[in-house]
This record gives sequence, structure tokens and C-alpha cells, in this order.
Amino acid sequence: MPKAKGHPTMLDVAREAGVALGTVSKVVNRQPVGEDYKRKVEQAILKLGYQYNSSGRVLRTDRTDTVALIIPNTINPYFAKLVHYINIALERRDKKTLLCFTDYDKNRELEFIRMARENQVDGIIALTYNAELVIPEDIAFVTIDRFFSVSVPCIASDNFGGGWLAAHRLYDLGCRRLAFMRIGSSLSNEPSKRKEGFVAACVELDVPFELKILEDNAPFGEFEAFLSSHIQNGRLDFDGLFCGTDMLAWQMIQVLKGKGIRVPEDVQVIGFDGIRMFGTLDYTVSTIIQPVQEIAETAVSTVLSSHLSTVPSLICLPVQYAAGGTTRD
Amino acid sequence: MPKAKGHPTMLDVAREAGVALGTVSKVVNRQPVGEDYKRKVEQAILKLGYQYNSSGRVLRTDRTDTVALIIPNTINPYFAKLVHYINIALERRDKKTLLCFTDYDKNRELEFIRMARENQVDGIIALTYNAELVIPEDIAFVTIDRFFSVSVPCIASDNFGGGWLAAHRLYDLGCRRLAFMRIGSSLSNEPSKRKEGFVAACVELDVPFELKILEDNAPFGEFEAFLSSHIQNGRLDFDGLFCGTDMLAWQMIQVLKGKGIRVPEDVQVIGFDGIRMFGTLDYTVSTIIQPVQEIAETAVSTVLSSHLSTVPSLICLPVQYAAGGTTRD
DNA sequence: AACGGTTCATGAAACGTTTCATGAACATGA
DNA sequence: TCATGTTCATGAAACGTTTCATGAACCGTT
Repeated sequence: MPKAKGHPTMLDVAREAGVALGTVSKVVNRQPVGEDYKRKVEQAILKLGYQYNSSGRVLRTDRTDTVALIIPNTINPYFAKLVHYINIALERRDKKTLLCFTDYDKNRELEFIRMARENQVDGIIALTYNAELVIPEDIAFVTIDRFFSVSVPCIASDNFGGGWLAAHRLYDLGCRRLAFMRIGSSLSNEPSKRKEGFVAACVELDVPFELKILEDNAPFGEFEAFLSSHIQNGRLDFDGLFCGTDMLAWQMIQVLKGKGIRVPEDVQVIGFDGIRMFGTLDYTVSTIIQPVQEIAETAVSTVLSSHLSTVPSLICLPVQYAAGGTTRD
Repeated sequence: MPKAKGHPTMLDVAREAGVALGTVSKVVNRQPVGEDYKRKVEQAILKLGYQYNSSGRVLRTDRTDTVALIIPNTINPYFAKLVHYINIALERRDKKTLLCFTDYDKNRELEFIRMARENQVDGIIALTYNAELVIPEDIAFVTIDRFFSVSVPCIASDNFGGGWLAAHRLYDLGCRRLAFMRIGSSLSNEPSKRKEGFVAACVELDVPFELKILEDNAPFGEFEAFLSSHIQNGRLDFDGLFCGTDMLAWQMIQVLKGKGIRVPEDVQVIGFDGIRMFGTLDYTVSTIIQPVQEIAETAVSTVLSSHLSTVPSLICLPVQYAAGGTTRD
């Protein structure tokens, strides 16, 4: 008779079935077991309503089948998409997702990493803006969009190529004077390379260009002032604008419209990310699409295999251009 | 000397410090311990680089400090906000979030619940569209936006009141003929009450109204056909439109504009949710704002206390109206 | 000095699983 | 028939923590 206490255990099942504890374990784990033993165990499991309890295995084997995911939030649709596809990719491999939103708070990040280690996670995937973060060496760690060191694999899209592509596309669409805008100057991460690619293409095309990079918490009005300073007699003195993110592009388009500048007639605008309005509609700005699903898939497969082999230190995945009505294509 | 094998354990710390195992446990758990003992243990922890391992505690106490969260996706910004605030609320209580995106797939839901139980989670918070879901009785369970039974607490915003408010607001803004649109007819859940509230207000105000409810996977064109059928000589025969979600409202506004109907001059439109474009900007449609943060907070506190007391079976949280440029206020 | 009361260190037992050395049972080949 | 392999059930040990009964040490009171 099973103990009056909590749920029945493998031992209870073994007694009920008249077999050994180890046999029950094998049946539960689908290891080879004689037919009649298997049948007896399965009947006992049904009869007692036995439920597997993973805590025993975790203690014994240190295997939790859990990956921790660190990301600032899901309010930003790019992050939301990442979280989604990472969870899907993990689930397909029968792994669980332990979630942490940092809200850009360093302490929450550190606290969570400590907690994740306490919980014996199989690995950590992190998208962090904390430049000083010390990556633990003894745990599988993969970063997204930020390169730390050759021993920590970083997954990102081809930001340089994306910037290059944006400039070329604007040029091909007839623009002869370009501008780039971005917010967030303090941290040098992979997305910073969007500017580098843009500049490289401008130089290569021998086309004049402007750069405007605001500090992280700069007042929004500074962008407006920048635009105003480039307007003479109601005309903008550049005809192609590349923004670091779709969200910024969207905001700039509102400002431009407010000033009577037409998009795409007077100025063509390209953003970055490939974010759809409300997650389902057409692209609302012309954009460089990040391959979010592939980034997620790669991050997951990398973090799960990083203990096996020497892993690449930086993986750049190809981006794609998509017209969205803010360019003349 | 600690065993050559893995990380040092409490027992290693105890030996190093020359105290008993239980004493180390007390220090780690901040239970009262004599000053000198405490000091010795802390030194030993530092010296050995001891790291707490939660698997022992989980096995012994069945306490994982983990709550499972089941939600269709984070692509939908309303879900994304919920996930965010639920995680924040859990983290504030030192709980971890185990995440599952179902993508509206029943099997994934069931599989995840089984897994969550195996992992001894402290509770489950679920936003599900699976009407036939059988809620396990032996685990703390809280639902969002869908009522199952009196024994399963459900958290939602005041959907009826929101529908009522939308109709009243449209009336107060001068509308004298209203329409309601929604997608998803198969399931009767809390958000379905938006229509009920809307209808109740229309009856109360004695104002004529139309209802258009599409099946879950109906082609988008049916909405367009519905609108077309209400246009005579380039004029819409209703002047106030309430949509079940902001996303639908946004889509309808695009369609209306395409047909030369001006918003809000010719028809005023109110949505539901309070979703901001890109998560940061002003409301892009006039809307009934759901108190997402309060919903999250309430769901978390309910699921964590549901073993203590008898809990309410349905909690409705107040909504709020916000103008967003698609109404004349 | 004796006694009751309080505080707190001690260390063994228990949690539910996996793993592994052992040996039983049986099959194969000479 | 015996030697040799092969398969597979057995059950004890181990994983790292919490908990609890025990008793030592100390304090204040009579």
C-alpha cells in the first residue's frame, strides 16, 4: 500500500507491480524492458495514478532541460518576436524556457544569472545592454546582438550588410543626399554596425550624407531640431533617410508629415527590424528585415551544443529589404 | 578537502568551517545563527566558492518558486504586455517564470501542463482559447480572460463595462447610429462581453445599432463587404464604430480611408485594449484601455495565495477610455 | 546551588530519481 | 553437456538540501 502521504513514487509503483525500482525507471524512460514487466508496470502506474517527478532526476543528474532567457522586455516588438521564436525552438527540443525581463536593469540581470545557476539551467541566452556584464565561464552562454569575447558565441543579423543595403537601395531609388539617425550612443554592439555599413556604402557610392546619433535618454525634440535644421524654404536638404529602427523611422515620418514634408515623395525613408504594425499587418515602413526566427533557432542550437564542440564566436545572419510605402518602389 | 568531483556542497562547507551541516543551511537561509558560527561559515563559503544548488531543496520540500505561464504568443501586443507584467510581478516575489507559447495549439497546452506538473510548479497562469481544457484540480490554477468554473479563479478586465463605455462615449460624441465588429465567434469568453455591454448601452440609449461578428478564420474581405454594404452614395449609414480590438479598429480605419470615408469626421471609431503603436507612442486609435498591469498583478497574487483561502471565482478590473484621434474629442 | 527555561548547534533521516555492479536466466556453438 | 555470451531484472548507493529530535550551554530566579 502506498504511503498515506503525498503522491505515489516509483517505489510505490514497483511494489504494486511486483518488480524492482530500477525496472520502473526504465519503463518510464522508455529503455528496453521485457514485455511482461513493462505491462505490469504500466498497469501499476495507471492504478496508482503515478506522476513522474523531475526533482529526483535533477538532483541525481543535474539535468534540468531548462534554458534561461534574458531580454529587456516584450514591449518592444522585436524582443517580443525573439522571445516567441526562442521559446518555440526550445520547446521543439523538449526544453523549458525560464524567463527574465531586465528592463535594462543591471542588478536584475545579475540576480537572475545567479538564480539561473542555482537552478542548474542547461544554458543562458541573453540580449543585454549591460556593457560591463561578466559572462560566467562555467555555463553555456550565448548572446544576441552583442559581442563579448571569442569564447561567448554571439548571434546577430548582418547589421553592417543591412546598413549597406539600405544606403544602396535609397541610392538606387534616386536619392542623392542621405541621412542616418539612431538613438543610443553609449554602447557599441552589433546593431551599431548599421551605421558603419551605411557609411561604407555612401563612401563607395560617393554620395554625401549626414549622421545624427542621440544619447540614450536624449529628449525626443533633438531629432525634431535636427530635421528642422535641414529644412530650407519648406524643403528638406536630403532626400533619403535611414533610421536605426522601424520605430524611430515611424516616429520621424510623423514629425516630417507634421512639417509638411511628404513621404516618399519628398524624402524616402527606410527603417530596420521588419516589425509589423500590431504584429500582423503589412510593413508600415520600408525596412531591412531581421531574420528573427533564424536568430532564435541559431541561438538555441548554439547554446545547447556549446558544450560539445568549439563554437563560432560570431554568427551573422542575412537580412532582407522589404518595401513598405515609405520609399518609391 | 572537498571531493575532487563537482562543486562543493553544504557538507564541504561545514567541514571546512568546522561546523555542522545544519548550521550551514541556516546561514544560507538567513535563519538565526550565532555570530561566530556565521562568520566561519561565510568564510568557508567564500574560500570554497560554494554555490547554492536548488535541486536539493526542491526534492526535499517540493518548493520550486516557479510559476508556469501559458499564453498563445507574444506577437500580439496585448499578450506581450501581459507576459511582461506577469514576469515582473513574479520576479518581485522572487518567483521564476516558466514560459509556454501555445500558438493556439491544444496539444502544446496539454503537454506543457503535464510538464509543469512534473516540474512541481507552484501554480499555473493561463490565457487559453481551448474551450475543452480540463483544469487540473490539484494545482493552483488561474485563468485570464476566460471563465471555466467557480473553483478556477479568472482575472479579466471589465469587458462588459468597456463595451458599455464605448457605446456611451460614441453617443456623447454625437453618434446616433452605431456598429460593432469583432472577429472570433466560436468561443464564449470574457472578451465576448464587450458586445453585451455595447448592446446593453445601445438599448438603454435607444440608439440603432448593427453587429458584425466573423468566424475565427473568416477571410478579411468579409469585413470590407460589410462596410461596403453600409455605404450609400459615398456615405456610411452609421456614424460610430466600436471594434473588439485596437488591431481590428486599425485595420478597419485603413479600409474606410481607402473608401474615402474620413475618420473621425464621417465616422468615429473606438477600439479595445489600449495598445500603443510600437509599444511606446501615443494611442493610435481611440480605445478602451485594459489595465494590463493590474491584471498581471492580480493573477500573480491570486495564483500564489490560492492554496491559502477560498478565492474569488471572477475578478473584473476597471477599464478606462482614452482618446486617440479617431474620435472627435 | 538547584531548577526551569531558552537558545541554538548537531547530525541523521528523508525527499524521488538514476545508475551501476551483480547475478540470474537463457541462448548459442562446439 | 559444457563453456561462453547476451540480455536484462535487481536493489543499494548517491545526488544536495531541509528538518527535527536531541542535548549542550547558558541565563535568571528562588
